[in-house]
Amino acid sequence: MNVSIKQLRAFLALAEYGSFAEASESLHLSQPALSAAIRNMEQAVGGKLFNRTTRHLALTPEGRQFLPVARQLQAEWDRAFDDLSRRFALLQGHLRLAAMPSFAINCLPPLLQRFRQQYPGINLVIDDIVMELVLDAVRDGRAELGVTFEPEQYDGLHFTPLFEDRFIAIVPAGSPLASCQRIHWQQLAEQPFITMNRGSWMRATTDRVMAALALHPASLAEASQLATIGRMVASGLGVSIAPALCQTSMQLQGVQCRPLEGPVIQRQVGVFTRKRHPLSGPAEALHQLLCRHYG
Amino acid sequence: MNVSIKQLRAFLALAEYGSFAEASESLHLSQPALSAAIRNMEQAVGGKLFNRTTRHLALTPEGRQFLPVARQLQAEWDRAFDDLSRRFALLQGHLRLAAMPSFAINCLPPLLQRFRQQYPGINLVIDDIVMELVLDAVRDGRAELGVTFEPEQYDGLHFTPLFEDRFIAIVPAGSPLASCQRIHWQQLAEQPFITMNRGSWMRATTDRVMAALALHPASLAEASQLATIGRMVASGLGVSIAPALCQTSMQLQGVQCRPLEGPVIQRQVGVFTRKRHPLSGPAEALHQLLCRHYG
DNA sequence: AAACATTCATAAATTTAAGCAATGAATAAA
DNA sequence: TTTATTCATTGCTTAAATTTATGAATGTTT
Repeated sequence: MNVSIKQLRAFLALAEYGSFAEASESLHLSQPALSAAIRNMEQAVGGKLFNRTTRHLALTPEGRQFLPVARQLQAEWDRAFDDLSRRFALLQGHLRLAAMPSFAINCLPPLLQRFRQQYPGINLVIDDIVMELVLDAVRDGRAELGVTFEPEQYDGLHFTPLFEDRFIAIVPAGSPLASCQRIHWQQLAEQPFITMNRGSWMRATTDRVMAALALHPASLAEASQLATIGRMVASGLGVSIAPALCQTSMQLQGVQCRPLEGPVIQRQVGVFTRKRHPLSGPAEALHQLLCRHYG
Repeated sequence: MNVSIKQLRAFLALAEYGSFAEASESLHLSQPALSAAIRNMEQAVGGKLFNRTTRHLALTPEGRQFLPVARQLQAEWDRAFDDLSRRFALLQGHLRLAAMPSFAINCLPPLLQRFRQQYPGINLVIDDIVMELVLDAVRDGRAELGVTFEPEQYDGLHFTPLFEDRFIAIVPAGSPLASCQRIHWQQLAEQPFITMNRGSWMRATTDRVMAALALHPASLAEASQLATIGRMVASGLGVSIAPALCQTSMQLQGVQCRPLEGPVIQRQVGVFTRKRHPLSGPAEALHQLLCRHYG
């Protein structure tokens, strides 16, 4: 018979503890099982490894000489399989990512495609929720990563900037503003305006800028999703603003996008992680993918 | 579950042959058994090692990366246990033997030659030291076996008698005693006498016998080695006594040996081993060789 | 010395797993 | 489509590992 890894571990435990009882306990084995393991191992190698009476237990000269070799074997064995398991752990598992819808819609798909290619076994869950909820989700550990605008404050979170986003103006194709290369806030305020619902950071920002410029746009409608606002603008109801990263999806909806100036409002978009909570393998991988893509 | 050495071998065979059928044959296993082994190993490490359809079999990237590691593990494993088995097979290893010089010179050479023939790989170390040191060496474990006279006491040691030795008289060729068939202590004491140095067991015994017979030999010289005494006697300086087992080497030195009587002093010569310390393989072998040779 | 306590070995029974033969499912080639 | 090949699955058998209970040996204590 051949020696097994179990028997090697049995040998090492027995050599370490110097007692069948203690060693077997450390191996989560009964004492007779350890007895048998050692007996079989000795038979396999063709000689005694321990001198044992009921009162004394000691390595034989051969056993003593083999001990460091056995230690080495076990260490290398464990090392090798730990590495292998770790590698696989990176390739599977699951990953929760929270992102603001605009990013989820406009930026995530191609990134996730690349991620999938690299790590096909990972079960990805995307929460596309508003900025405030993104931060909550990361803070509570419901999501390992969160992508959104950089807020005024984010206690307990770590922020890695990805790129700078700025507001753009979105107007219907037939609007008089559609002929402008660039649009100013003042011009926007003269048109029927469609805003985000109260409570959102975009709404707060819009209100603040308008107030600073002493503008009072005729608020025509409110919506909570940019896609809805996009549809409204496309159908000629009014004008609005959106993050630049929505440009592509807005244009697909048939909306005209123009740079928005006077003032230019810009904001960092980045990844949030929880402080003092190291990322899982997959999360680490996606985090790196994000940073490299925009870095 | 943990990965076993069998599974590692299965992995290696499958990677080498690229076919379950061939690999399983090389492992003396049925194809389903190999299938199960690989399946279980993959489950244990947490991911696929082979991509397999019924038509194609190939290592996954992880499997490919693990392959050299696995080879290394197997090689070291086999190497370690081959070494251990070889040692037990008495093909290698080492053995320390302590013996009193008279025995080492006169009896050991032919025995060791036979031992060498049987176990050519064993590294033999012979300590030829005086009786007291022989016992110490065995007691301390510096030598596994010790051959010497049986002393009055030997705590902690086990004694196996080999043969009975007796003192003989050694006289120069030109001595008047050389014509005697047998020599008595009284006759010896009338000649210039060469003794062992004080502190040795032989000197103590000589003194004791002489005193008991009320003899007072003219002590001409002392020496600590029998070979030296032999040379002195051979050159005609005086007479002395020696253990019978030195007869051959004494005669080679040109000394006349005669039985020594009145009284005959005899003593067991035997092998000492440490109590409660079973012998290593080689030591056991030599011990048996000694017992059989003289038994 | 005798009784005791401790520790390893052994025995019998049980649970676990390893293994095989037969069969099924998938796929490239004819 | 058919066929041949190859790996996976199933059901069953056998071997191995493990456990509980018990026995034997040997220092220690009284």
